[in-house]
Amino acid sequence: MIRVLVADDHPVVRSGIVALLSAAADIEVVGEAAHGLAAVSLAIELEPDIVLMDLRMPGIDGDEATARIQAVCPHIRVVILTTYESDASILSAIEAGASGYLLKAAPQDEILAGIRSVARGEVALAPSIAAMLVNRVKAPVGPNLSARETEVLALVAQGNSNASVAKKLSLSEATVKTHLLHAFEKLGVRDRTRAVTKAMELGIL
Amino acid sequence: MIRVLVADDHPVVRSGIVALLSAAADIEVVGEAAHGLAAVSLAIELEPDIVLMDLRMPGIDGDEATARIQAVCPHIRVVILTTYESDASILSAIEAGASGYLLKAAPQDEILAGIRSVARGEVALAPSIAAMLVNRVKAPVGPNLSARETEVLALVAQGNSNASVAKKLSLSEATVKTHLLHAFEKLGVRDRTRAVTKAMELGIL
DNA sequence: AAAGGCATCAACCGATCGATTGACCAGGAA
DNA sequence: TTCCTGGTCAATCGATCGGTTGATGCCTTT
Repeated sequence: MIRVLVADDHPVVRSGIVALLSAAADIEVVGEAAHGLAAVSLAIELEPDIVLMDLRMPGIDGDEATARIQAVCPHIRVVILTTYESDASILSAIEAGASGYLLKAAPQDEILAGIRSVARGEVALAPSIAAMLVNRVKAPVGPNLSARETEVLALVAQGNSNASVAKKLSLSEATVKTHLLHAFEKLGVRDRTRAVTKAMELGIL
Repeated sequence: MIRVLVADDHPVVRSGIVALLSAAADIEVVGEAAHGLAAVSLAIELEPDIVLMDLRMPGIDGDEATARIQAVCPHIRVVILTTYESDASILSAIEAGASGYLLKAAPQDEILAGIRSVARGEVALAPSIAAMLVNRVKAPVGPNLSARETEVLALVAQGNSNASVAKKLSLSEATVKTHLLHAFEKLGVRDRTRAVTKAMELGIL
Protein backbone atom coordinates (compact mmCIF):
# COMPACT_ATOMS: atom_id res chain seq x y z
CA MET A 1 0.00 0.00 0.00
CA ILE A 2 1.39 3.35 -1.05
CA ARG A 3 0.77 5.94 1.65
CA VAL A 4 0.19 9.40 0.15
CA LEU A 5 -0.14 12.87 1.61
CA VAL A 6 -2.04 15.31 -0.60
CA ALA A 7 -1.18 19.00 -0.49
CA ASP A 8 -3.21 21.50 -2.50
CA ASP A 9 -4.78 24.74 -1.44
CA HIS A 10 -7.88 24.33 -3.56
CA PRO A 11 -10.54 22.26 -1.79
CA VAL A 12 -12.20 21.23 -5.02
CA VAL A 13 -9.00 20.11 -6.60
CA ARG A 14 -7.85 18.41 -3.45
CA SER A 15 -11.01 16.40 -3.10
CA GLY A 16 -10.78 15.43 -6.75
CA ILE A 17 -7.27 14.15 -6.23
CA VAL A 18 -8.18 12.34 -3.05
CA ALA A 19 -11.13 10.68 -4.76
CA LEU A 20 -8.91 9.55 -7.60
CA LEU A 21 -6.27 8.15 -5.27
CA SER A 22 -8.74 6.51 -2.92
CA ALA A 23 -10.29 4.64 -5.80
CA ALA A 24 -6.98 2.92 -6.43
CA ALA A 25 -6.64 -0.30 -4.46
CA ASP A 26 -2.93 0.09 -3.82
CA ILE A 27 -2.96 3.70 -2.70
CA GLU A 28 -4.01 5.13 0.64
CA VAL A 29 -4.43 8.83 1.33
CA VAL A 30 -3.10 9.34 4.84
CA GLY A 31 -3.53 13.07 5.06
CA GLU A 32 -4.41 16.34 3.37
CA ALA A 33 -2.78 19.73 3.63
CA ALA A 34 -4.17 23.04 2.43
CA HIS A 35 -0.91 24.96 2.42
CA GLY A 36 2.82 24.49 2.30
CA LEU A 37 3.49 24.71 6.00
CA ALA A 38 0.83 22.11 6.79
CA ALA A 39 2.33 19.88 4.14
CA VAL A 40 5.73 20.04 5.80
CA SER A 41 4.54 19.34 9.32
CA LEU A 42 2.13 16.61 8.22
CA ALA A 43 4.80 14.98 6.12
CA ILE A 44 7.15 14.84 9.10
CA GLU A 45 4.42 13.61 11.40
CA LEU A 46 2.84 11.02 9.13
CA GLU A 47 5.91 9.94 7.20
CA PRO A 48 4.01 9.04 4.04
CA ASP A 49 5.71 7.28 1.17
CA ILE A 50 4.81 10.10 -1.15
CA VAL A 51 3.71 13.71 -0.89
CA LEU A 52 1.62 14.81 -3.85
CA MET A 53 1.98 18.56 -3.92
CA ASP A 54 0.78 21.57 -5.82
CA LEU A 55 3.36 24.24 -6.58
CA ARG A 56 1.33 27.35 -5.96
CA MET A 57 0.21 27.50 -2.39
CA PRO A 58 -0.28 30.24 0.16
CA GLY A 59 2.53 30.84 2.61
CA ILE A 60 5.44 28.74 1.52
CA ASP A 61 5.02 27.30 -1.93
CA GLY A 62 5.58 23.81 -3.27
CA ASP A 63 9.27 24.33 -3.95
CA GLU A 64 10.01 25.54 -0.48
CA ALA A 65 7.86 22.84 1.14
CA THR A 66 9.59 20.19 -0.93
CA ALA A 67 13.00 21.42 0.12
CA ARG A 68 12.05 21.46 3.79
CA ILE A 69 10.59 17.98 3.67
CA GLN A 70 13.65 16.66 1.90
CA ALA A 71 15.88 18.31 4.47
CA VAL A 72 14.24 16.49 7.35
CA CYS A 73 12.99 13.30 5.73
CA PRO A 74 14.92 12.52 2.57
CA HIS A 75 13.21 9.13 2.27
CA ILE A 76 9.85 10.80 1.61
CA ARG A 77 9.45 11.30 -2.11
CA VAL A 78 7.70 14.39 -3.35
CA VAL A 79 5.67 14.46 -6.53
CA ILE A 80 4.63 17.81 -7.91
CA LEU A 81 1.15 17.87 -9.41
CA THR A 82 0.47 21.22 -10.93
CA THR A 83 -1.11 23.16 -13.74
CA TYR A 84 1.99 24.94 -14.87
CA GLU A 85 4.72 23.70 -17.05
CA SER A 86 7.05 26.64 -17.25
CA ASP A 87 10.73 25.90 -17.48
CA ALA A 88 11.62 27.77 -14.36
CA SER A 89 9.10 26.16 -12.05
CA ILE A 90 9.99 22.68 -13.20
CA LEU A 91 13.69 23.18 -12.73
CA SER A 92 13.33 24.75 -9.34
CA ALA A 93 11.01 21.96 -8.21
CA ILE A 94 13.50 19.35 -9.28
CA GLU A 95 16.29 21.28 -7.64
CA ALA A 96 14.25 21.34 -4.47
CA GLY A 97 14.28 17.56 -4.54
CA ALA A 98 11.04 16.54 -6.22
CA SER A 99 11.01 13.02 -7.65
CA GLY A 100 8.19 13.63 -10.05
CA TYR A 101 6.47 16.38 -11.93
CA LEU A 102 2.98 15.66 -13.23
CA LEU A 103 0.43 17.90 -14.83
CA LYS A 104 -3.17 18.20 -13.73
CA ALA A 105 -4.06 18.19 -17.39
CA ALA A 106 -2.85 14.60 -17.64
CA PRO A 107 -5.27 11.65 -17.82
CA GLN A 108 -6.06 10.20 -14.45
CA ASP A 109 -4.33 6.88 -15.01
CA GLU A 110 -1.20 8.70 -16.04
CA ILE A 111 -1.19 10.43 -12.70
CA LEU A 112 -1.70 7.13 -10.89
CA ALA A 113 1.04 5.53 -12.96
CA GLY A 114 3.36 8.39 -12.07
CA ILE A 115 2.74 7.92 -8.37
CA ARG A 116 3.39 4.19 -8.62
CA SER A 117 6.59 4.84 -10.54
CA VAL A 118 7.89 7.14 -7.87
CA ALA A 119 6.87 4.69 -5.16
CA ARG A 120 9.05 2.12 -6.92
CA GLY A 121 11.94 4.54 -6.75
CA GLU A 122 11.75 5.81 -10.29
CA VAL A 123 11.35 9.38 -11.41
CA ALA A 124 8.02 10.33 -12.96
CA LEU A 125 7.79 13.13 -15.45
CA ALA A 126 4.90 14.11 -17.63
CA PRO A 127 5.78 13.48 -21.28
CA SER A 128 5.81 17.17 -22.15
CA ILE A 129 8.07 17.84 -19.18
CA ALA A 130 10.43 15.07 -20.15
CA ALA A 131 10.63 16.47 -23.66
CA MET A 132 11.39 19.89 -22.32
CA LEU A 133 14.18 18.62 -20.10
CA VAL A 134 15.67 16.73 -23.00
CA ASN A 135 15.70 19.91 -25.01
CA ARG A 136 17.36 21.70 -22.14
CA VAL A 137 20.19 19.25 -22.03
CA LYS A 138 20.44 18.60 -25.72
CA ALA A 139 20.41 22.17 -26.89
CA PRO A 140 22.10 24.65 -24.63
CA VAL A 141 21.00 27.15 -27.22
CA GLY A 142 19.45 28.95 -24.32
CA PRO A 143 21.53 32.11 -24.24
CA ASN A 144 23.77 31.94 -21.19
CA LEU A 145 24.13 35.46 -20.00
CA SER A 146 26.98 35.86 -17.59
CA ALA A 147 26.15 36.92 -14.06
CA ARG A 148 27.27 40.45 -14.74
CA GLU A 149 25.33 40.71 -17.96
CA THR A 150 22.19 39.50 -16.25
CA GLU A 151 22.74 41.94 -13.43
CA VAL A 152 23.09 44.85 -15.81
CA LEU A 153 20.08 43.79 -17.83
CA ALA A 154 17.98 43.50 -14.71
CA LEU A 155 18.77 47.09 -13.77
CA VAL A 156 18.00 48.23 -17.29
CA ALA A 157 14.66 46.45 -17.01
CA GLN A 158 13.94 48.66 -14.05
CA GLY A 159 14.36 51.71 -16.22
CA ASN A 160 17.92 52.65 -15.34
CA SER A 161 20.05 54.42 -17.90
CA ASN A 162 23.54 53.16 -18.62
CA ALA A 163 24.96 55.84 -16.38
CA SER A 164 22.58 54.91 -13.61
CA VAL A 165 23.45 51.25 -13.87
CA ALA A 166 27.13 52.10 -13.82
CA LYS A 167 26.67 54.05 -10.63
CA LYS A 168 24.70 51.33 -8.88
CA LEU A 169 27.22 48.68 -9.76
CA SER A 170 30.23 50.95 -9.25
CA LEU A 171 31.33 50.51 -12.83
CA SER A 172 32.22 52.80 -15.66
CA GLU A 173 29.51 53.48 -18.18
CA ALA A 174 31.72 51.90 -20.82
CA THR A 175 31.63 48.59 -19.02
CA VAL A 176 27.89 48.70 -18.70
CA LYS A 177 27.63 49.24 -22.42
CA THR A 178 29.94 46.34 -23.10
CA HIS A 179 27.88 44.01 -20.96
CA LEU A 180 24.72 45.16 -22.63
CA LEU A 181 26.16 44.68 -26.08
CA HIS A 182 27.23 41.17 -25.18
CA ALA A 183 23.76 40.48 -23.85
CA PHE A 184 22.28 41.81 -27.10
CA GLU A 185 24.42 39.45 -29.11
CA LYS A 186 23.54 36.45 -27.01
CA LEU A 187 19.88 37.27 -27.15
CA GLY A 188 19.95 38.03 -30.85
CA VAL A 189 18.56 41.48 -30.31
CA ARG A 190 19.34 45.02 -31.29
CA ASP A 191 18.02 47.20 -28.49
CA ARG A 192 17.68 47.22 -24.74
CA THR A 193 13.93 47.10 -24.64
CA ARG A 194 13.67 43.98 -26.72
CA ALA A 195 16.54 42.48 -24.75
CA VAL A 196 14.57 42.91 -21.56
CA THR A 197 11.36 41.43 -22.93
CA LYS A 198 13.24 38.55 -24.51
CA ALA A 199 15.09 37.83 -21.30
CA MET A 200 11.75 37.77 -19.54
CA GLU A 201 10.31 35.37 -22.07
CA LEU A 202 13.26 33.10 -21.52
CA GLY A 203 12.86 33.29 -17.78
CA ILE A 204 16.25 34.90 -17.28
CA LEU A 205 14.92 37.90 -15.43
CA MET B 1 -32.99 20.90 -9.88
CA ILE B 2 -30.18 23.01 -11.27
CA ARG B 3 -28.78 21.45 -14.42
CA VAL B 4 -25.06 22.08 -14.78
CA LEU B 5 -22.53 21.48 -17.54
CA VAL B 6 -18.94 21.24 -16.31
CA ALA B 7 -16.11 22.33 -18.57
CA ASP B 8 -12.51 21.88 -17.49
CA ASP B 9 -9.60 20.38 -19.34
CA HIS B 10 -8.06 18.74 -16.29
CA PRO B 11 -9.60 15.34 -15.61
CA VAL B 12 -8.67 15.41 -11.95
CA VAL B 13 -10.13 18.81 -11.40
CA ARG B 14 -13.22 18.04 -13.42
CA SER B 15 -13.98 14.91 -11.48
CA GLY B 16 -13.49 16.83 -8.27
CA ILE B 17 -15.99 19.43 -9.35
CA VAL B 18 -18.47 16.84 -10.56
CA ALA B 19 -18.21 14.97 -7.28
CA LEU B 20 -18.85 18.16 -5.36
CA LEU B 21 -21.85 19.09 -7.45
CA SER B 22 -23.32 15.62 -7.51
CA ALA B 23 -23.26 15.51 -3.76
CA ALA B 24 -25.62 18.47 -3.67
CA ALA B 25 -29.27 17.40 -3.70
CA ASP B 26 -30.45 20.30 -5.82
CA ILE B 27 -27.77 20.13 -8.50
CA GLU B 28 -27.47 17.74 -11.39
CA VAL B 29 -24.44 17.45 -13.65
CA VAL B 30 -25.80 16.93 -17.14
CA GLY B 31 -22.55 16.85 -19.03
CA GLU B 32 -18.80 17.33 -19.01
CA ALA B 33 -16.55 18.99 -21.54
CA ALA B 34 -12.77 18.77 -21.72
CA HIS B 35 -12.20 21.80 -23.92
CA GLY B 36 -13.84 25.03 -25.02
CA LEU B 37 -15.33 23.80 -28.26
CA ALA B 38 -16.96 20.81 -26.57
CA ALA B 39 -18.35 23.16 -23.94
CA VAL B 40 -20.02 25.28 -26.60
CA SER B 41 -21.58 22.43 -28.54
CA LEU B 42 -22.67 20.59 -25.42
CA ALA B 43 -24.18 23.74 -23.98
CA ILE B 44 -26.22 24.27 -27.11
CA GLU B 45 -27.24 20.63 -27.24
CA LEU B 46 -28.04 20.09 -23.58
CA GLU B 47 -29.26 23.58 -22.71
CA PRO B 48 -28.19 23.40 -19.09
CA ASP B 49 -29.13 26.09 -16.60
CA ILE B 50 -25.51 26.80 -15.88
CA VAL B 51 -22.16 26.14 -17.48
CA LEU B 52 -19.37 25.94 -14.92
CA MET B 53 -16.25 26.72 -16.88
CA ASP B 54 -12.51 26.98 -16.46
CA LEU B 55 -10.79 29.87 -18.22
CA ARG B 56 -7.69 28.17 -19.48
CA MET B 57 -8.61 25.46 -21.90
CA PRO B 58 -7.06 24.07 -25.06
CA GLY B 59 -8.42 25.33 -28.35
CA ILE B 60 -10.78 28.13 -27.54
CA ASP B 61 -10.54 29.36 -23.98
CA GLY B 62 -13.21 30.09 -21.42
CA ASP B 63 -13.75 33.66 -22.55
CA GLU B 64 -14.32 32.72 -26.12
CA ALA B 65 -16.51 29.75 -25.21
CA THR B 66 -18.57 31.96 -22.95
CA ALA B 67 -19.07 34.52 -25.67
CA ARG B 68 -20.16 31.88 -28.18
CA ILE B 69 -22.60 30.29 -25.79
CA GLN B 70 -24.07 33.65 -24.93
CA ALA B 71 -24.39 34.49 -28.59
CA VAL B 72 -26.51 31.43 -29.30
CA CYS B 73 -28.22 30.81 -25.97
CA PRO B 74 -28.31 33.94 -23.84
CA HIS B 75 -30.51 32.21 -21.28
CA ILE B 76 -27.70 29.85 -20.32
CA ARG B 77 -25.69 31.39 -17.52
CA VAL B 78 -21.98 30.89 -17.43
CA VAL B 79 -19.99 30.74 -14.23
CA ILE B 80 -16.23 30.91 -14.43
CA LEU B 81 -14.44 28.67 -11.96
CA THR B 82 -10.76 29.20 -12.19
CA THR B 83 -7.46 29.45 -10.40
CA TYR B 84 -6.54 32.87 -11.61
CA GLU B 85 -7.66 36.18 -10.34
CA SER B 86 -5.82 38.59 -12.56
CA ASP B 87 -7.61 41.80 -13.39
CA ALA B 88 -7.54 41.23 -17.09
CA SER B 89 -8.98 37.75 -17.11
CA ILE B 90 -11.82 38.70 -14.81
CA LEU B 91 -12.83 41.69 -16.83
CA SER B 92 -12.69 39.88 -20.13
CA ALA B 93 -14.72 37.01 -18.71
CA ILE B 94 -17.38 39.39 -17.52
CA GLU B 95 -17.31 41.19 -20.84
CA ALA B 96 -17.79 37.86 -22.54
CA GLY B 97 -21.01 37.48 -20.61
CA ALA B 98 -20.13 35.42 -17.55
CA SER B 99 -22.58 35.69 -14.66
CA GLY B 100 -20.17 34.56 -12.04
CA TYR B 101 -16.51 34.31 -11.28
CA LEU B 102 -15.46 31.88 -8.60
CA LEU B 103 -12.04 30.73 -7.50
CA LYS B 104 -11.02 27.12 -7.12
CA ALA B 105 -9.29 28.18 -3.95
CA ALA B 106 -12.69 28.94 -2.41
CA PRO B 107 -14.32 26.62 0.15
CA GLN B 108 -16.59 24.08 -1.44
CA ASP B 109 -19.80 25.46 0.00
CA GLU B 110 -18.92 28.88 -1.32
CA ILE B 111 -18.75 27.43 -4.79
CA LEU B 112 -22.09 25.69 -4.33
CA ALA B 113 -23.59 28.89 -2.99
CA GLY B 114 -22.29 30.76 -5.98
CA ILE B 115 -23.91 28.35 -8.40
CA ARG B 116 -27.22 28.59 -6.57
CA SER B 117 -27.00 32.38 -6.64
CA VAL B 118 -26.50 32.45 -10.36
CA ALA B 119 -29.31 29.93 -10.85
CA ARG B 120 -31.56 32.40 -9.02
CA GLY B 121 -30.51 35.07 -11.47
CA GLU B 122 -27.99 36.82 -9.29
CA VAL B 123 -24.38 37.44 -10.07
CA ALA B 124 -21.86 35.48 -8.07
CA LEU B 125 -18.42 36.83 -7.42
CA ALA B 126 -15.75 35.50 -5.11
CA PRO B 127 -15.15 38.00 -2.31
CA SER B 128 -11.67 38.85 -3.50
CA ILE B 129 -13.02 39.41 -6.99
CA ALA B 130 -15.76 41.65 -5.72
CA ALA B 131 -13.24 43.66 -3.77
CA MET B 132 -11.08 44.03 -6.83
CA LEU B 133 -13.96 45.25 -8.93
CA VAL B 134 -14.87 47.75 -6.28
CA ASN B 135 -11.33 49.04 -6.35
CA ARG B 136 -11.51 49.27 -10.11
CA VAL B 137 -14.52 51.47 -9.96
CA LYS B 138 -13.57 53.40 -6.88
CA ALA B 139 -9.96 54.06 -7.81
CA PRO B 140 -9.24 54.35 -11.46
CA VAL B 141 -5.63 54.62 -10.38
CA GLY B 142 -4.89 51.79 -12.72
CA PRO B 143 -3.27 53.56 -15.64
CA ASN B 144 -5.71 53.35 -18.53
CA LEU B 145 -3.63 53.41 -21.61
CA SER B 146 -5.65 54.19 -24.68
CA ALA B 147 -5.88 51.54 -27.37
CA ARG B 148 -3.36 53.36 -29.49
CA GLU B 149 -0.93 53.86 -26.66
CA THR B 150 -1.09 50.20 -25.78
CA GLU B 151 -0.57 49.26 -29.39
CA VAL B 152 2.50 51.44 -29.68
CA LEU B 153 3.93 50.19 -26.42
CA ALA B 154 3.43 46.60 -27.49
CA LEU B 155 5.46 47.18 -30.62
CA VAL B 156 8.16 48.91 -28.63
CA ALA B 157 8.24 45.87 -26.36
CA GLN B 158 9.06 43.83 -29.42
CA GLY B 159 12.15 45.91 -30.00
CA ASN B 160 10.82 48.30 -32.62
CA SER B 161 12.25 51.79 -32.85
CA ASN B 162 9.93 54.74 -33.01
CA ALA B 163 10.42 54.90 -36.74
CA SER B 164 9.70 51.22 -37.09
CA VAL B 165 6.54 51.49 -35.04
CA ALA B 166 5.44 54.46 -37.12
CA LYS B 167 5.89 52.43 -40.27
CA LYS B 168 3.98 49.44 -38.99
CA LEU B 169 1.08 51.53 -37.84
CA SER B 170 1.22 53.88 -40.81
CA LEU B 171 1.81 56.87 -38.57
CA SER B 172 4.35 59.62 -38.42
CA GLU B 173 7.16 59.21 -35.97
CA ALA B 174 5.96 62.28 -34.17
CA THR B 175 2.68 60.59 -33.35
CA VAL B 176 4.39 57.53 -32.06
CA LYS B 177 6.44 59.68 -29.74
CA THR B 178 3.35 61.43 -28.51
CA HIS B 179 1.64 58.16 -27.69
CA LEU B 180 4.71 56.91 -25.93
CA LEU B 181 5.06 60.07 -23.91
CA HIS B 182 1.46 59.81 -22.83
CA ALA B 183 2.07 56.21 -21.88
CA PHE B 184 5.13 57.27 -19.87
CA GLU B 185 3.08 59.81 -17.98
CA LYS B 186 0.31 57.37 -17.20
CA LEU B 187 2.74 54.74 -16.08
CA GLY B 188 4.81 57.19 -14.06
CA VAL B 189 7.94 56.31 -15.92
CA ARG B 190 10.73 58.08 -17.73
CA ASP B 191 11.94 55.67 -20.37
CA ARG B 192 10.59 53.12 -22.79
CA THR B 193 12.22 50.10 -21.25
CA ARG B 194 10.75 50.69 -17.83
CA ALA B 195 7.44 51.50 -19.45
CA VAL B 196 7.38 48.09 -21.06
CA THR B 197 8.28 46.20 -17.91
CA LYS B 198 5.79 48.19 -15.87
CA ALA B 199 3.05 47.57 -18.38
CA MET B 200 3.85 43.89 -18.16
CA GLU B 201 3.67 43.96 -14.38
CA LEU B 202 0.28 45.58 -14.62
CA GLY B 203 -0.89 43.01 -17.12
CA ILE B 204 -1.44 45.60 -19.82
CA LEU B 205 0.77 43.86 -22.33
C1' DA C 1 -22.62 74.88 -28.31
C1' DA C 2 -18.76 74.13 -25.36
C1' DA C 3 -15.41 71.22 -23.15
C1' DG C 4 -12.50 67.56 -22.77
C1' DG C 5 -10.29 63.21 -24.28
C1' DC C 6 -8.07 60.98 -28.08
C1' DA C 7 -5.48 60.64 -32.33
C1' DT C 8 -2.79 62.89 -35.52
C1' DC C 9 1.37 65.66 -37.03
C1' DA C 10 5.60 69.09 -36.97
C1' DA C 11 10.01 71.16 -35.62
C1' DC C 12 13.66 71.52 -32.54
C1' DC C 13 17.38 70.19 -29.26
C1' DG C 14 19.96 68.08 -25.76
C1' DA C 15 20.63 63.56 -23.71
C1' DT C 16 21.25 58.94 -24.34
C1' DC C 17 22.09 54.99 -26.72
C1' DG C 18 24.32 51.51 -29.89
C1' DA C 19 28.27 50.35 -32.73
C1' DT C 20 33.01 50.07 -33.31
C1' DT C 21 37.63 49.54 -32.14
C1' DG C 22 41.14 48.63 -29.19
C1' DA C 23 43.16 47.70 -24.74
C1' DC C 24 44.41 45.30 -20.08
C1' DC C 25 44.07 41.67 -16.65
C1' DA C 26 42.64 37.39 -14.23
C1' DG C 27 41.57 32.62 -14.31
C1' DG C 28 40.55 28.16 -16.25
C1' DA C 29 41.21 24.89 -20.18
C1' DA C 30 43.98 22.77 -23.63
C1' DT D 1 52.69 27.99 -21.54
C1' DT D 2 49.17 29.28 -24.54
C1' DC D 3 44.49 29.99 -25.60
C1' DC D 4 40.06 31.55 -24.46
C1' DT D 5 36.45 33.47 -21.70
C1' DG D 6 34.81 36.99 -18.84
C1' DG D 7 35.23 41.47 -16.66
C1' DT D 8 37.06 45.97 -16.83
C1' DC D 9 37.68 50.54 -19.29
C1' DA D 10 38.18 54.40 -23.13
C1' DA D 11 37.18 57.30 -27.20
C1' DT D 12 34.45 58.40 -30.86
C1' DC D 13 30.31 59.10 -33.88
C1' DG D 14 25.96 58.69 -35.93
C1' DA D 15 21.34 57.23 -34.73
C1' DT D 16 17.72 57.37 -31.72
C1' DC D 17 15.24 58.85 -28.05
C1' DG D 18 12.80 62.05 -24.71
C1' DG D 19 11.02 66.75 -23.71
C1' DT D 20 8.78 70.68 -25.28
C1' DT D 21 5.62 73.45 -27.69
C1' DG D 22 1.99 74.08 -30.58
C1' DA D 23 -1.59 72.80 -33.90
C1' DT D 24 -5.69 70.30 -36.23
C1' DG D 25 -9.71 67.33 -36.34
C1' DC D 26 -12.93 63.92 -34.39
C1' DC D 27 -15.65 62.12 -31.02
C1' DT D 28 -18.50 62.03 -26.61
C1' DT D 29 -20.17 64.24 -22.74
C1' DT D 30 -22.12 68.17 -20.65
